[in-house]
Amino acid sequence: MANELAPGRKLKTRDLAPSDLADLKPRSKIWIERSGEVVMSDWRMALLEAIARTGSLAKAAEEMGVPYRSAWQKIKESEERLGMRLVDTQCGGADGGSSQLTEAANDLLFRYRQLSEGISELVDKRFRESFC
Amino acid sequence: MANELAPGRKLKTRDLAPSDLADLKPRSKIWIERSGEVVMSDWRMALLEAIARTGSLAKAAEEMGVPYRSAWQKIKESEERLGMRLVDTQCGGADGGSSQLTEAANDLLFRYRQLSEGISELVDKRFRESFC
DNA sequence: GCGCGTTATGATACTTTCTGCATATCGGTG
DNA sequence: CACCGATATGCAGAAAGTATCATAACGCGC
Repeated sequence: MANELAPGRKLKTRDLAPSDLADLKPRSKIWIERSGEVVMSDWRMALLEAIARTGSLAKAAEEMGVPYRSAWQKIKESEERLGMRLVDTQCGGADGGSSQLTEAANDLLFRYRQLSEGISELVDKRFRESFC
Repeated sequence: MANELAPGRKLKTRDLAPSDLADLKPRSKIWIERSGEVVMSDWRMALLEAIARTGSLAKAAEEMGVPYRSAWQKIKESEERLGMRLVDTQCGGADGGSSQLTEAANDLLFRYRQLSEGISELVDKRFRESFC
């Protein structure tokens, strides 16, 4: 159980169990910044997609498992940082309101999907080559 | 300057300036986890390399621009999570003490470099293809 | 016009992480 | 043995990011 060290030196902290590098997992993340601030990421993409799918920011937030407040804030952040509208919102009305993506948002999503596609898989492959 | 919206609907917030998607920058990050906790990353790699280069955790921390406390903590974290020694430390002595990487750390660094090499460049390339 | 569901937004609390400071220990050297 | 410089570690406070709560506005239908 104890790790062997150079003779004559004793451990200051408890010995650590030797590991076979098992169950290590590679992780990767990409995003897009403007002036050092995030404007698009996998999470934000998922949120935008949920908005497109449900037609509602409130429903999208619930789908994503985050408070409406947070979802709204993230959208506003991206919009301000990009200097463009991503969501076209309708406040009030029969159903209370609705949200849909702007053309700019759809364009951005399309480009971002191209950018991010397969990156995670590549890292996984690299990991298998280097660590297995 | 103002974004055009569907006629008859007025903006709730100030109009946003249209953007040409200029000066967007792709960013990427990879790391390795065990049980959902970080054990290696670019930052940790740089720290380990600084330790190897300087032979001292204190000097490495200064080189990295972080307090000794933080550097030490990160090393301990990785060691505990991995279940192996990464740094072989000498406390006291003529020069006050020293630190050097274990074989396990060198092995891990070697593998991690292989894993991470060129990922950032690939993302840059992808970005140019998708956004330019 | 009242209710309902949604967008919009401020204020506050909470969580997690990082930083700063303080203190102890270690072990050669003068 | 006292000193020095480095490791080792606790703890309180700062800072950043997120969640919670509360409230207002909106606009259609009954």
